Amino acid sequence: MENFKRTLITTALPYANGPIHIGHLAGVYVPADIYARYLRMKGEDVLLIGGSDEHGVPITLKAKNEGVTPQDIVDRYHNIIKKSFQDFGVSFDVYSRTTSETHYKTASDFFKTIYDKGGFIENESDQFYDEEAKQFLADRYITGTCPHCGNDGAYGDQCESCGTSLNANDLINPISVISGSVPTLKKTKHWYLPLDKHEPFLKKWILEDHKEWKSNVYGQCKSWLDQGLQARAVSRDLDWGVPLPINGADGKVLYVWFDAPIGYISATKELTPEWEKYWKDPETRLLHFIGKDNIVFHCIMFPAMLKAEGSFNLPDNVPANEFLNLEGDKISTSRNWAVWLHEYLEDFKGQEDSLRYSLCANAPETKDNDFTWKDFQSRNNNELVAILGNFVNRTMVLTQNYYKGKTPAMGTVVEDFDRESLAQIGEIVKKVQTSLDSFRFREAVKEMMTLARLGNKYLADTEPWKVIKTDEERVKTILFVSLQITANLSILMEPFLPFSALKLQAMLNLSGTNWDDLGRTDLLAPGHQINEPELLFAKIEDKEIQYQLDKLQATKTANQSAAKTVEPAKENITFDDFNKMDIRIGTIKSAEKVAKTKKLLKLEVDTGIDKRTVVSGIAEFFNPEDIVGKQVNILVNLAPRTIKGIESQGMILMAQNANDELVFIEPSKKIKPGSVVR
RNA sequence: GGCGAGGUAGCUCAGCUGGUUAGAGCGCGUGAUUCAUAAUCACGAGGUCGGCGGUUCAAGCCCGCCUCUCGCUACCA
Repeated sequence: MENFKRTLITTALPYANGPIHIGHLAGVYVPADIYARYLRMKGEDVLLIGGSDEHGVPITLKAKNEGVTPQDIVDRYHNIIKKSFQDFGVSFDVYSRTTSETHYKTASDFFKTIYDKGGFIENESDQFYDEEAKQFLADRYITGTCPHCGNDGAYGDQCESCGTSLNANDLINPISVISGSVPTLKKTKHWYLPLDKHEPFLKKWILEDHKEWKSNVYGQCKSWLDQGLQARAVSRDLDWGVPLPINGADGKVLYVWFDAPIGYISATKELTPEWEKYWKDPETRLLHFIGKDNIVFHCIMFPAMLKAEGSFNLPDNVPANEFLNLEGDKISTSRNWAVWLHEYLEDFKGQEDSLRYSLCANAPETKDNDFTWKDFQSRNNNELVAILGNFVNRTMVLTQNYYKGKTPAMGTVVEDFDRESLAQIGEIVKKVQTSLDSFRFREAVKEMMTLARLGNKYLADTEPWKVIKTDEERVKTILFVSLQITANLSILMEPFLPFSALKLQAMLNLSGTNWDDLGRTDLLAPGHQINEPELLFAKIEDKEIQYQLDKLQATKTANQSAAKTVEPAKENITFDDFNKMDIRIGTIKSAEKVAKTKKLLKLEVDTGIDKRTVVSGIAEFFNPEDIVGKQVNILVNLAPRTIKGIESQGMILMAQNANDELVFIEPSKKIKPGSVVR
């Protein structure tokens, strides 16, 4: 590793439209906190930066739905998030937010600097505009009929019924969410960051100079760079965000992807007047802890921004994690499929470390992982309680029983096994360090546990409870060694299990230790008085786990019944409207998959009128050979459209259920092709 | 379809630039033990390293094809 004088650690800014869940923790905050604590214990100069990301359209929408201001929304979640992080022991040096004054100033200045250097390009385009509300409409602010599934409540960026992502221009009968009026297209000007111009630099910087990055990170970057970068808009028409600090940009704010990472800088500024030292001195090491959804922003876009600005360091590493699933399903804020941190802290009071341990030991470092309550329970009961807590307790209790809590002096008889056991402490410490230095937290925490295992084995092999009957001197040595292992453990576990480490240190009457003390075999001097033992970890009972599982099951049931709700009926139409559609019974004569697509089948259909080609997006549900001969409903007078180079003449009518599964609508008995459906 | 990341014991994962009988933790079985929150310690069973082919004296590791999972992306009239 290069020699850096200090380290600046940033953690992905959680979006302030919901609380923190275990996915955030396992992917970002637990590893970042462990790393920060580790460096601090080594006496290094390190800052751990966090904050809430509070701009962007989803927040304005949520505010609108609830009839409150965006500021109300972000205040609510910022406070929940901040408190839960604090209670969970994430040791932020600062936890700020992107609605702070400092941030507005920092972000505008940042934009202005690049602007003045000519680092942006300007471009005009057509966007939907609400004449009544006199504002441009973000995609999320437009609803209409989904061109795919016909759902009336589709949003301009995505149809929540069929899940397709859309462009606002695709919507049929677009309507403004704000006023209910029909929006018009209007020209608007925006500024773009020409990522393509930074591409050569990024290619060299990542693909050649940072081959040591994690394979998932490196691969993702390579994928993006190989596809070629395009200019990306840094501004948008919205009244929630950091206003563009230039003339002629009224009603325009910084796009949230642009302002959010600058939040790291703003937060540092709020923390210390020496912030520039942490951001601009090349002897500072910059690290971004993020989840995999953020790789492109932190490896491509933010570095391009920093480079365009010109005076900042670029990240030295971006240890991104994959995703954590929950009981086999994707975690989802909107579907309430999550273990919320603030709820966990309520349900498992005083057991912060149990969750920290479980999430770290099962962190999604190389691939997506699954969190199950059963695994959580078994890690707590079989590892924290049975191995770590138990060893500590055994040592403490024996010391109390035999010596009233006074550390014995090492006896005169010292065996090789004692020396070997003590020597192994240092070996284990080294391994933990190596793992932490390379961001392998799962490996590190596992190695930390081997120190407790070593302790248990030492006791089992030396059997002081037997020896006490025959050789009291020998027992002094045994407990001396056990106590030194315990003391080392209390230091080694601190980055991972800070609450329990403090508790143990208090029990041992040990304070003022740091990482360099690890490996010492005289941490507790002979005669040193230790306190009455308490249990370090509590067992988690089956009923507590069952309670959590029931809670999740309730969510699942609620989601399913929500999915069952039927789409509301569309507006009335006249018989003439209906009559315009010419629906016939046709027979599929042949079917084949359209090359290079996942969903498309090319069908030859005998409509009775003629034989024609129809392209249909049903390949995920039917094999071509299985549907030949099937009678189908076909809309024959739909204007032809070319898809993937094939002219599609008509549309096969399908029924779609809430799971998006498609089924044919067949006549109940064979009928002549060309028969009219009405 | 393209790109990226994965597919190693029941579960969660290690396996460095290819080199002798493929490892760990949990779970399971047997034994030992009682200081300890029935915790601990030892031993053991269990793997065609996703599949097929190839390169090599030698492949979990390299190459080709296929397959499954996750993500990004194109396609859905």
